[in-house]
Amino acid sequence: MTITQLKYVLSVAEYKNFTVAAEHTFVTQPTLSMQIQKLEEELDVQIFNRSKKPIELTELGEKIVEQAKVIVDESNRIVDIVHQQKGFIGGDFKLGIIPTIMPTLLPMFLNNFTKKYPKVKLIIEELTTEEIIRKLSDGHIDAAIAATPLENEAIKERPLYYEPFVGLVPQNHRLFSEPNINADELEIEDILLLEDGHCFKDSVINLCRNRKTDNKKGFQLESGSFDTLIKLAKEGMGMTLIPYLHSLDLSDKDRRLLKEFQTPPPAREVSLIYHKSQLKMQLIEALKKTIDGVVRGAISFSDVKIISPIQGK
Amino acid sequence: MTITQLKYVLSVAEYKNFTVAAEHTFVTQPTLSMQIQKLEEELDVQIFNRSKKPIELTELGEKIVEQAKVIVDESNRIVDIVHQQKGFIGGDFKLGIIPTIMPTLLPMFLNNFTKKYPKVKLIIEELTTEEIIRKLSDGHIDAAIAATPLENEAIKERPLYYEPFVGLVPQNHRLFSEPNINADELEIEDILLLEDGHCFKDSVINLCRNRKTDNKKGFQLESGSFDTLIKLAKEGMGMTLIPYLHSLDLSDKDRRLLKEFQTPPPAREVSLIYHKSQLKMQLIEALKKTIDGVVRGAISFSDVKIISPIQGK
DNA sequence: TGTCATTAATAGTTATTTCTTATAAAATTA
DNA sequence: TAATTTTATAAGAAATAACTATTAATGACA
Repeated sequence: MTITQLKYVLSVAEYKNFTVAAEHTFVTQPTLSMQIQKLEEELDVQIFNRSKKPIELTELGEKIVEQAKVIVDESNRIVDIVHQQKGFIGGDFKLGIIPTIMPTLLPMFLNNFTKKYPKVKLIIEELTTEEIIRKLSDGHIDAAIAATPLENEAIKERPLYYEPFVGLVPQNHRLFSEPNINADELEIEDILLLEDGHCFKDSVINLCRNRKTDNKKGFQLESGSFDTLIKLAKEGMGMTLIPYLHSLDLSDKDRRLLKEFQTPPPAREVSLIYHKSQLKMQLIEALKKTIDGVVRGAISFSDVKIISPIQGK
Repeated sequence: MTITQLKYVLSVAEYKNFTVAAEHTFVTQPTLSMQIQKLEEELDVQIFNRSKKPIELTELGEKIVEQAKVIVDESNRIVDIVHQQKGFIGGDFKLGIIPTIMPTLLPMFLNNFTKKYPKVKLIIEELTTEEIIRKLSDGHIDAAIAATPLENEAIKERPLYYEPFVGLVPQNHRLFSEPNINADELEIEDILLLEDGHCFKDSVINLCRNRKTDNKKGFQLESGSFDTLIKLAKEGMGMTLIPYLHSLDLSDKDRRLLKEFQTPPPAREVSLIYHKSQLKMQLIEALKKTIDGVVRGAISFSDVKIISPIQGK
C-alpha cells in the first residue's frame, strides 16, 4: 500500500469516474485502474462498485476512503511541519471568503499580505458559508473567512474582529427620528434583505424579534449586493442593515441616513476558519497576523452582542 | 515520500543505528541509507545527525519521527478496518501481563481463547507495569493486562474485574484473633512485601496508613513470588497480602489463615490496556470478550475500594 | 436493434524506482 | 596504527509504476 494509491482512491471516490479522476491526478486512466486494482487485491476487498454508473463506493470502500483521507492528510502535514520549522511561508493557499465580507475586508489586507509573503500564491474564491464548509472538508480550500460561530465540529475558528450591524434608515421611516436603533423595535417586514444564501440575511432575521418572513411588502427582492439595498432604502422602500465596514464606504450624504444600534450593538463575529486537520498551519497563522494588523486600526469593537449566522439560532 | 521510507526512518530512530535497523526491517543497510537520504533530500532537511555516535535525531527530525509514527499507525489501521469489517480475527497479537496477574488469570482464558480464535498467534510476555507502558507506546506489544488506573493519557483502559486484597495472617500475629481486617489497623512494617517493580507492592503501601518503609524488620526481602511470602508468613515472619484469585489456589490448611477485609474491601482494578492509537482493535475486543466470559464465573466483586497501583497516589 | 459515445480494463512496452552486492570511506576501539 | 564497526557510494538486477494502444463493456439514442 502506498500513499499514491490512497490518493488515487480518494480522487476516484471524489469524481466517481476513473477518467476524470485521472486528469485531476495528472496520470493516465489505466494507471489509476491498475493501481487501484492492486490495492484492492492487496487488501482483498472491493473498494468500488464498478457495476453502478456512476461508480459507487462499497460499504467497506466508504470506510477505507475515510481512513485514506486521514493518512493522506497526515502525510501532507509532514511537509507543513518542515516548512513551519524552517519558517518558510510559501506555496499555494486557497482562501474562500463570503460575499458580504469580501469587498470590504479583502482590499484591506491583500496588498499587505502579498508584499509580506511574496512566495505565497493566494487563490481567493467568493463562496457562501455552505460552500465553504463543504470545500474545507474535502480540502478544496485551505481556509476561509466567514461569519461565526458555525457550530461545526470539523472546523476550527479564529475570530478576527467583531463587526456591528449599522442601520440605514430613510427619512420617511418611522425610526428616522430616533437617535439609535433598539433591536426590539425592528420589524423584519420592514427591512430590505439580501437574497437567500447569504448568512448576513440569516443573522438579520435572527436579530429581529418577529422572525416570520411572510412577505407583506408589495415587492420581492433578490439581490446579492448591499449597494442595491442601499439605493432602494434611499428611495424610501424601507430601511436596511449593513455591516459596519460597509458603512465606511458611503458618501457623506448617505452617511446621514446611518443609524447605530444602542449599546451593546448586535454584531457579527468574523473569523478565519479552517479544517481541524490543520494543514498549512503556518500560512494560516501568517494570514491571521496580517489581517489582525490591518484590522486593528480600522475596527475594534468589543462590547457587542454576537448574532449567530445560522438560521434560527 | 512513501510509507516505506517513513518506516525506515522510524526503525533507524528506534535503534539509532542503520545496520541494526536494516536487520529489523528485513532490508540491507544501503537500502536504508539511500531511502532515508532520498526522503531527507525531498523534504530538504536533515532528519538524523550522523556525526554523533550513536546517531541522533535533529530537532526537526524529532518532529518528523513523531508525525511519521502517526502516518504509519494510521496506515496500519487500514488493514485493521478491513479485517474488522470482514469479521476476521487473526494475525500476531503481542500481549504483556504483569507478574502478579499472569499465574492466576492466564490459565483461566488461554485455552479458551486459542480454541475460539485459532488464527491468532498469541505472544505473551511477563512485564512490569513500567515496561508495559513503554512497549505499548513504541508498538512492541499490542495490548496488556495490568492494574489500573495508570493515569496515562496515551493508554486506554478497559476494566476486566476488581480483585480484592486478602490477608494471610499467621497464628502468632496480633490480627489473627480479629474476624476481619480493617485497613486502618495495618502497619506497613508488619507486612511481607514483593520486591521493587511490582505494582502490587505499591498498592499495598498505598493501602497502609503509615507509609514509611524504613525497615525495622530483622531481615530484608526481595522476592517476586507470592509463594515465598506465603511460606514466610506461615513461618510466623509477619502477615502478607495477596490478590483474591491467588488465595483460591491455597491448600485447605493454608486457607484457614486467610482473613478478608471489612467491606468495602480494598481491591485492585485489573484492566485490559492498549495504546490510544487503537491498532488491532478487533483482536482486543475478542480478547476482552473471552476474558469477560471466564472471569464472570470466578470473580465478581463490585462493592470495593480501588487502590491505585501508582506509588504515592 | 444497431450505431455511437463513454468509460473501464487489459496488453505490451518503457521509464523509473527500489533493492541488492560489492566496495569505499569514515569513525571508533583496542 | 591496525582492526573493527558503521555509513555512504557505485553499478547492476529486480520490481514497480507509468505510458500508449487497444479491447470490452455499458448506456444512450436514433
